[in-house]
Amino acid sequence: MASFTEENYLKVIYKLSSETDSEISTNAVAEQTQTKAASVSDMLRKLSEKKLVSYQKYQGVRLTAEGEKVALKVIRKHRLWEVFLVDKLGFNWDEVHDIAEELEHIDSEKLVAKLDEYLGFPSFDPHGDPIPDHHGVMPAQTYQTLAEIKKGEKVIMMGVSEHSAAFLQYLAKINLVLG
Amino acid sequence: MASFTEENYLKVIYKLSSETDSEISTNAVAEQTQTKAASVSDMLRKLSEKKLVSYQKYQGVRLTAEGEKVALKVIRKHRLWEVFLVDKLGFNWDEVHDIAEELEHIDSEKLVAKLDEYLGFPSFDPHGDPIPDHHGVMPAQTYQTLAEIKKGEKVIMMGVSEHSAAFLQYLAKINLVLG
DNA sequence: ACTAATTTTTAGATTAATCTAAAATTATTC
DNA sequence: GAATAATTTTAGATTAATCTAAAAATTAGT
Repeated sequence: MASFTEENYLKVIYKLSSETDSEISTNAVAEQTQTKAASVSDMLRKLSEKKLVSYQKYQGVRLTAEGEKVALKVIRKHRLWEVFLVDKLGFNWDEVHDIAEELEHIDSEKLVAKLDEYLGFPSFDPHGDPIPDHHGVMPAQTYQTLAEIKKGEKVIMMGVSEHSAAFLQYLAKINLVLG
Repeated sequence: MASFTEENYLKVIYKLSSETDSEISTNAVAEQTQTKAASVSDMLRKLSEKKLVSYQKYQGVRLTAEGEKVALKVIRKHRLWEVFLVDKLGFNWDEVHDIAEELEHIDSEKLVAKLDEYLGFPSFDPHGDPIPDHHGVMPAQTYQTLAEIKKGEKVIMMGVSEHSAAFLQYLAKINLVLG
């Protein structure tokens, strides 16, 4: 099993990979994990030995199929817990990220399955991000960015790509909400 | 803040203390935490430096007021999460302990408060154990043990002191349930 | 009240994750 | 296409939690 820390690295590599086609640099990972490049080098070697990433020294890193599977499980849990916190416990969407960062590492397949069912098998989290199903398949989403929308056009906001509490609070303040 | 591991030690010392008036021995803690006495000695010195326990070499250990506060918070979270798992997610009472062992370390005062409210401020967990309130006060409970009950007397089962999955499954099998 | 048995602590290693500083590699620029 | 800059890796330490083996302290048994 991947440790708490390994799961976080895999999650970060997944996230960075979704923004580009090429290998992810050590520095990019270091920035996201709030660690130093030296620590990242060590961890990449370790993840590579475990066959969770493919990694050649100085050449950046990619998730293997196995690594992506682990990352998607963590992301699924993170997003399901966020739905729980907002829909069931009444948290605001800008308060749930840090708590979900902890909850995402709870290790129980059965818990995830029951939570999913309890929440009504949601496809999107409170920020509009897609929730992978239990096979790791992401629901389809074909969004346009706000910059692509023509002036005067009416649209429905489906998600946000920036997740900082400050930004989310700003959106709430100007009455921009999902849906 | 106390680490995950420190919280577990405090919880174990609390539990052992509730069964006796005297100091808790290093060996007793080692047995409960599934570690060696040498590791416990180290940790007791550390917890003592943090003023979470009072500890004199070779003389056993006790929680300080501060240590008990931490222990009660962990126990409160453990038991609230057990209620959630059984009442909301539909787990059986013999399945929830290990998951709650992980959930109990999630660190968010607000989460605990909201969860408590969501569950209807329960006083007892699915095994009949009392849930401390947010000040750390345990609800009153004056149970008789089954051995004290006279033959033919009708009673209501309020709790169990043995929590192993096997024992709980046995009780379910012979139709003994709480209430 | 001694000696023997038990318990507990210390000493010294080990593992995971991190760091700083230095060395190695790759990329850039003139 | 060399020299410089930037990135990345290695080397060597550090911290938390654990272990085994040996030493020290306490408890128990005659």
